[in-house]
This record gives sequence, C-alpha cells and structure tokens, in this order.
Amino acid sequence: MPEEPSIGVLLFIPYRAMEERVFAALDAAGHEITRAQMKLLQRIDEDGSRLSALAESAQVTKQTAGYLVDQLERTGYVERAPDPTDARARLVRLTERARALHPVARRAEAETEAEWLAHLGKRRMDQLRDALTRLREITDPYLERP
Amino acid sequence: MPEEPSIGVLLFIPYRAMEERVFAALDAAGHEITRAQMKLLQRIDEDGSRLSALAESAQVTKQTAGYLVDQLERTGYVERAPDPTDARARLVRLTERARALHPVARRAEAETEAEWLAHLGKRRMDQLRDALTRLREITDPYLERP
DNA sequence: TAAATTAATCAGAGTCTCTGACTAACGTCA
DNA sequence: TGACGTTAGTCAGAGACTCTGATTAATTTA
Repeated sequence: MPEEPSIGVLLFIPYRAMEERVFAALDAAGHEITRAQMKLLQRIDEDGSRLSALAESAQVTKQTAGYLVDQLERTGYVERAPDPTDARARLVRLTERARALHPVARRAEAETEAEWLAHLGKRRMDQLRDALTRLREITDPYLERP
Repeated sequence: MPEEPSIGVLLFIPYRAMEERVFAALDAAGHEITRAQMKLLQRIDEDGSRLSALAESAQVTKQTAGYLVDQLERTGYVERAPDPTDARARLVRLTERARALHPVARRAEAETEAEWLAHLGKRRMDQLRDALTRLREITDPYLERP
C-alpha cells in the first residue's frame, strides 16, 4: 500500500519528465547541453548579455557564469565580443548553433504538452495551468508584481 | 510584456518553493542536510537498507551512494551495521537524529501546503492535486502499475 | 569445487559551485 | 584633473557530487 505522494513530489514528477524530454530531444539533434549550461543559455539577450548580468539572472557567481560561458564558447554556442559602451565588459552572444536549439526544445515541449492534454482532457489541463499560474503568485520570488 | 511561462516552468516554481521551505526548516532546526544526502536518507528502510539498494533506488552509482553514506555517518544521521544474512553486505540504518528530521520536514510541508490552500481555495487545490495525480500516470517512470 | 556473480570499497577524474584575491577600466568629486 | 571608490571580469584554490574502472571478499551456481 504505497502512500500518497506529497504535493511537492507530485509537482516534481511531471516537471522532471518534461525536462528529460527536452534534453533528450536536444541530444537526439546532436546537442550535448548540460542543465547548468542551459540555465545560462536561456538568459542571454538577443543583443548579447554581460557576464555579470547572466550571473545575477541565473543566481550564480560571476566565476561560475564565466566557467559555463567558457564551455559554451568552446562548444560553439556563444561568442564573446567587446562591449562598445564599456571597455571592461564583454558581451556574450548566441551563435547560430545556439539559435538552432530553440525550435528543437520548443517542439519537444509542445509534443509533451500535447500528450498531457490528451491524457488529462482539456478541462483538467486548463485547471492545472490555472492553479499553477495562481500558485506562482505566492511561490515565484522573481515575479514582477504590478 | 513578459511571456507566459511554459507548463514545465510553472511546475518547477512551486516545487522549488516547497523544497526551499523544507530545507530552511531543517536548517533552522540545526540540521545541515544537502539535497543529495536527503535523496538517500529518504530511501533508507525502517530496518536498514543495503548500499546497493539505496544506490539503485536513488538512481546513482554505488560509489556515489557510498560517498553520501560516509557523510551521513560522519554527521550522525546513519550508522552501518553488518547484515546478518550476508557477510559481504552492511545495513545502513537511520539513527535517532535522522528520525528527528521527519516531523520537522513534514511540518514545513504541511505549513506550506496550508498557505497554498488558503491562496487557491479548496476547489482549485483539489483540482491541482487531481490533475497532478493523473499526470503522474504517464510521467512517473517508477509508478507501480496494477 | 571452480567459475560467475554480487556487495562494497579504492583510486582517479570531470562538472558545478563557491570564496578570496587580483587587474583593468570607469565614474565621481574635491 | 587626479585620487578614490566601484564595477567587470579573471585567476587560484577548494569542496560537493557524480561518474568509470579496478579490486577485494563473500555468495551462488554449474
């Protein structure tokens, strides 16, 4: 007689399943991206971002961000360019290779979500999204509040 | 105009909030437990568990499990005893100190859940749990299937 | 009983993260 | 305008967590 999982575990199980689908799709498309690298990659602005900005956004130290950007640079996902407005700074920019990741990740996400919708039905899927969106109001420390 | 977060992110945000509440409560009660240690600790059977069993259950190698059990042993949360049924094996057992973690963690979880209930209302909280429980049917790789 | 398997450990390495110290460039203000 | 404090980034060193490969000891199988 297995116990009821806690709400925390119930949230984690599908989250993890989604994450694994996305990384599996990236891997299948020839992209060996780690979770840590992705955390940074997602935060790089269209016009490039400074290391400090990435570090702050991803909640890691500048040293950690530098270590991850080094890796992403070596594997061809980002490049560093001088920042024209400040000679101390450099802009981390996405390469074409990095831009190719987005559609792959989005497709895997959309496919997984479609399977969930098929299993839950539209009503319950809407209820799930609604409840999670409202829950975010009190659990997201970075949510913009009006 | 911030985009709608994906369902994956929406799941992750409250999960992470819950996890942080639990570890903060443990920390406040004087227990410095890491996520990796907790993953093992949760899987130790009432009568003790073998290292191999813990490793398999937590999805890590035996070496990793050994490394974590060493730490937990040093900090007084587990002890190793010979397995009377097999001289190669040793049983990892919870100490009293480890047993003291459970009520602290459960209380933090219950408090957080109560806040969520107050914010969402009973109807939406029930819908959330229902949707997540059904979602588990297709996203939990370790779910017992009848 | 010899061979294969299983339980655990040792050794070495890679990833991710941190703190502390440093250099170079920028901004301020007396 | 020049000294001072701040900011951007890097270097060095360390700790946590994870892995692969090799080893030892005990058990199970053929």
